[in-house]
Amino acid sequence: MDIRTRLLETAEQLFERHGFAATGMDRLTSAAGISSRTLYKHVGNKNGLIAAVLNERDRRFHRLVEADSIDALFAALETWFGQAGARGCLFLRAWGETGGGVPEIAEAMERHKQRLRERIDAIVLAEIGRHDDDLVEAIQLLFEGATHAATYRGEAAADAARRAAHRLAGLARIA
Amino acid sequence: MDIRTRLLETAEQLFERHGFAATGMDRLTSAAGISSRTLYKHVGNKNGLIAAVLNERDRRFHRLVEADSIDALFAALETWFGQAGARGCLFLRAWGETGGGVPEIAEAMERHKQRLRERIDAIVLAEIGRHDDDLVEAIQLLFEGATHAATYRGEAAADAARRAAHRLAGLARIA
DNA sequence: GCACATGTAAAGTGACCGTTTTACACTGCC
DNA sequence: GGCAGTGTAAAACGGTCACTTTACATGTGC
Repeated sequence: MDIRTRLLETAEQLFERHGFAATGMDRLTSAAGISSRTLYKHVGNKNGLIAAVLNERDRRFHRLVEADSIDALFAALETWFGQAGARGCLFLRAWGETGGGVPEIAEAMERHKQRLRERIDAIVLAEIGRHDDDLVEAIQLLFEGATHAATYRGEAAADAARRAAHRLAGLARIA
Repeated sequence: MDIRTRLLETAEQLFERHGFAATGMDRLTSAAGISSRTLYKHVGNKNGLIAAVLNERDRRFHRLVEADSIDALFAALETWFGQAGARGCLFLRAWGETGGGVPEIAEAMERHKQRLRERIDAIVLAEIGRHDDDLVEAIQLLFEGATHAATYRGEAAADAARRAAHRLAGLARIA
């Protein structure tokens, strides 16, 4: 496996499981089996590593969530929980741990949320045949809520969100 | 002001703004104007301090959210954003930063979420005249979603969640 | 055959971490 | 008068932090 890929995958797992600040660079290099010199050549510094991990995660997330229906969207979320665990949104966690003061991290989060919104917009168009900002926003809130509620309620949160989204889409359809 | 109160308020602000790991005990004692010896006599250690901050926040939160209607619930959330800022759920953030491995913190989070659910259950009973677990869960998801979406969408997230909750309650009323 | 890029191992940088210790001052109560 | 309780300031504890440096091993391309 490519060194950079191995580094980013290892880092993502450790960040996800233990948090960003609590994951030291030494633990990371020994877990990934690379030297610290190599790590710094690849990502510059710790914030660069965090941003790289987030951007890679964003790519993977949006490859999974290429859904074109509400059902598929929340099924993808449930799949995601199974693969990556349910410990809240890693973008929000990174933003929070760094106090929101690291531009590259803040930008990664904004981009991720914006892309999610666009995906949901496309789904709403497919489901009810027109744009509906209120419905898009509601579904994004349910998605966000499920992401976080899953930490204490388990994967079932995705299904509850799916059902609520369906009810709202039904209302929008006849409005 | 009472020393313990001053300590917890200062700690809550710093934790909220910079994260838990990034807030050192030295910065905390000097910000609160107390000695580190006094701090450790009061809360034992850093995890004890975090748990104390969370439990105090839970009390304050539930004093604010004594709403008995959907409107009042989300109005309270908007008030909360104005008072405490919108940086995501501090309970989830603490749980995530500590890897979920600190019992006193995990318990504080569970208790907080359970109490929120009970509050929403009472609101649903008042709004539609009977218990409805699906509606309770949906509203909690919207509440959770607004809490986190507010970090990148601003306080308006609370209003969007309020409107979606109303639509769902309307459906449940005629079902 | 030699420069060059890319990797390793390992020690070292100063700063900061959470926590404890030492020594001292002020209060209120029996 | 004396003692317990509660606070302070300041230094010290060993450990870990992010990051750099030094020295050396590769394979690849011209």
